[in-house]
Amino acid sequence: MPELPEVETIKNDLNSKILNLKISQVTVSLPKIVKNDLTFFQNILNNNSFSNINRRGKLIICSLKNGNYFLLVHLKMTGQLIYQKGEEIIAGGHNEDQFSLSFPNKHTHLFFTFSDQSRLFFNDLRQFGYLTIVDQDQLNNKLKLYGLEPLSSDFTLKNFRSLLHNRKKNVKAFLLDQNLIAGIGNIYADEVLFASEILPTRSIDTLQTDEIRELHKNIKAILKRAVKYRGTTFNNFVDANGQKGSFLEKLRVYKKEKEPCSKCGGEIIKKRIAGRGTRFCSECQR
DNA sequence: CTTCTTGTTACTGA
DNA sequence: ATCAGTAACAAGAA
Repeated sequence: MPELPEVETIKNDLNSKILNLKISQVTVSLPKIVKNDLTFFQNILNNNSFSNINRRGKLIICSLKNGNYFLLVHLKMTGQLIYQKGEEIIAGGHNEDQFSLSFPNKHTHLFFTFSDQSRLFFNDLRQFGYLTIVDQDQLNNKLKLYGLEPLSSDFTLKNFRSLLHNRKKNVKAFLLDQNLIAGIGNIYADEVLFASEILPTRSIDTLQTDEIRELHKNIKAILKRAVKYRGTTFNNFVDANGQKGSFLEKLRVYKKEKEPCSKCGGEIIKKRIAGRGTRFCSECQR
């Protein structure tokens, strides 16, 4: 499940590898993942190149060099963007089970071929991800829907406090709401709440001043640390430098149900909260 | 066979 | 307006 740290890692890798490469071909084998008219999509991309790649929440935004257009890529739950140059594989997605060193494979729905013969593959087992080309206005409208960016300078304690003001939803649902705070998914929501010793069912309006401070601090710290470890979901993935995404080893509650809590030894509980499988320690989270 | 998995949107009803 | 709950999307694991 690519969340902010995983998408950030992919974005950084792609920025260092594919900028200004000329796109010589776009091969689409599953048209429904392209949310444009396919002819338009191909016409814009052919002979174009990516001038920059950015991220907002979990959305990847590729600026195109020719024409004022942007390629948006959302990986949803099982999407991957994998760049391959010769035998060298540079940027990956998650889910080792669909990961094979041979591309395209049965989950490859689209790929770009660049003029140096390197290729960028979009793979997606569940086919929920998408690619779409938008103009500046459409991009602006899309970006309006995203809330505070946790690793940006806007994510101050003051701004975080005003975001919480007059809200009543439970804190788990709050963390998952992309319109309020962008980029947190199920894994990091549970990890942040565990680190903050706050129960996921707590209503926002019951949070104490020190709990809000703790929440703010841990959102930043955990996401930052996960980016440093190249995310959680690349466990079998090895990049060009032989590095692994290894935040998986750092998880304290996600997928740890029935195991003892690493802080207090109590049992990690799993319950359905805000429509998601939610793990927490009923002893140290209050 | 059933149930669970999760990002996002859409929809219902309170 | 705000919030909770659920279905839908799809494929695979258990």
